[in-house]
Amino acid sequence: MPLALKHRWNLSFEQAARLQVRLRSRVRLSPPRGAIRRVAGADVAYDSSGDTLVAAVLTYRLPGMELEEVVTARDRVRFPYVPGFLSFREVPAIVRAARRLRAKPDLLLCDGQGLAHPRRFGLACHLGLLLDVPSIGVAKSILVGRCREPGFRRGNRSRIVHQDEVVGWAIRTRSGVRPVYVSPGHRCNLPWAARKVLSCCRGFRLPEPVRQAHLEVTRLRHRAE
DNA sequence: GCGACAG
DNA sequence: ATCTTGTCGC
Repeated sequence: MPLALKHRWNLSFEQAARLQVRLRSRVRLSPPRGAIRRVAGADVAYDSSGDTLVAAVLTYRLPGMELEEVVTARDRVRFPYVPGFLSFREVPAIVRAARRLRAKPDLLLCDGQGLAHPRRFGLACHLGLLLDVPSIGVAKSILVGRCREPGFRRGNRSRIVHQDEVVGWAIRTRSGVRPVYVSPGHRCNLPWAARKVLSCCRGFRLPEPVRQAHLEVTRLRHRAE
């Protein structure tokens, strides 16, 4: 899969923040019209020394959720972890892996925030924009904003509000389990994103593509230490 | 200045 | 994220 947009990565925090603001204007919020037949999940892991990261992107066919492709890539860590700048640390490796996909996915589920970000440009937005693929941020905790505890049952949700804006939803993807924090990445809106995340869950808290991507990078990390 | 803070 | 064992609950 070719990337639709490219830019340099060795930036100062100030330059990175300015880039986020500039790229934010390119994010689109209209959801895809047709059915989603191929959904991807991406995740990253670090080796114990912390200077290498491994990324994996897995694609599945819908509606049956059959595994189609598994691509991976290794890369050197080039950016520190600073809240609000996670994509500058993880996206390069994920892009390296994604470029090896033979077939472009119709949707990409990312481990992190989308619009629920201080400058409305989380990892999911960044990745969706560079690859020009509809994307959704599925985070395990909140970066910015506040929300009430959603109801106990699967499907229950509550708004994540930041600076008087609804930037995402806390969604119970499985009854009685901690919610996930969903926000649009690129080329989709919140209701559509929430529906897709719920439909991609297979009995676990995290949607299957991201859950399996996480297992994959964890295996890769152990296999090389 | 004091906390909060995706992975 | 990573460092780490057992343990409570369905």
